[in-house]
Amino acid sequence: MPEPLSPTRLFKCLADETRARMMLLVTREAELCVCELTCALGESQPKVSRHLAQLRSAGLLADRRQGQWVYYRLHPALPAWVLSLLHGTLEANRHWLSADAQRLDCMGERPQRLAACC
Amino acid sequence: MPEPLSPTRLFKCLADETRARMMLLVTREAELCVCELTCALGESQPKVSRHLAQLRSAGLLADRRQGQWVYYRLHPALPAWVLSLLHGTLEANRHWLSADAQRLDCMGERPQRLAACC
DNA sequence: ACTGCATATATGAATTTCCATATATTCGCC
DNA sequence: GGCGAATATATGGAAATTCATATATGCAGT
Repeated sequence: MPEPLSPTRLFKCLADETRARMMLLVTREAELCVCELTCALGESQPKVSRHLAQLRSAGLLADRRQGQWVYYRLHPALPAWVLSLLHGTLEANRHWLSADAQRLDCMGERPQRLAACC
Repeated sequence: MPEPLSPTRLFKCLADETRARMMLLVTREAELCVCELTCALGESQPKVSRHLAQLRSAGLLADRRQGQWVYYRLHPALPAWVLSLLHGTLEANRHWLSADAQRLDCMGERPQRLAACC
């Protein structure tokens, strides 16, 4: 995480639809692995991975490897105004995210709990 | 103003530094004319005008002509979550905006009150 | 005619995407 | 216990697309 997050830097991250959907999903779910995000978004794995790398290097997401899976969560050092912005945006746009959320909910258990994944 | 403002559409607007600074200034000041924004930002007039046109056509700003000046304000139909996002971002980033705000404050009266402008 | 503002065109830069491939971890098997 | 197959994730490089800027010009209102 570099210098304090400027508004422009944050908004640039959220200005891409793929990244915005991922950020709101992670805000909703607390923690998601790459294959869950890939499945929820219905996008290619390299595409998802690249955007996750961007969000991580901007300090918005933190990652954690567990076995063969890598989990992403909101970065614990995010300032309060960013958290509040994310939650506010999520609350007001649940319908916008509903297709993604539904695909995620239909996936079954998370890989950390049962072996079935993707 | 087209369809309801999607998160992506909003964030794309705010992802450019010039536009973000203008949006926060207007959020702070309620209403500003183009020449005030040009002066506050220290940017060229065509550049400011172009970005204002984008913000207007996205439904974020509304304009009003008075005499030779055109005033921009937050669009009255903005949803609550957008207003709250703007105010929250402004509050948490006053320092980021301080140079612009100071140039604006040093400009003297607004053109609607006195003739001196720019 | 002057001032404030908007727009067109051309151009360059940044972003996104895809394809292929590389790395990492687990699992089954002998 | 080492070996290859399978799964999960990351990345390099090129093509395609989007975006921002500068310069110049047009237009409305006084």
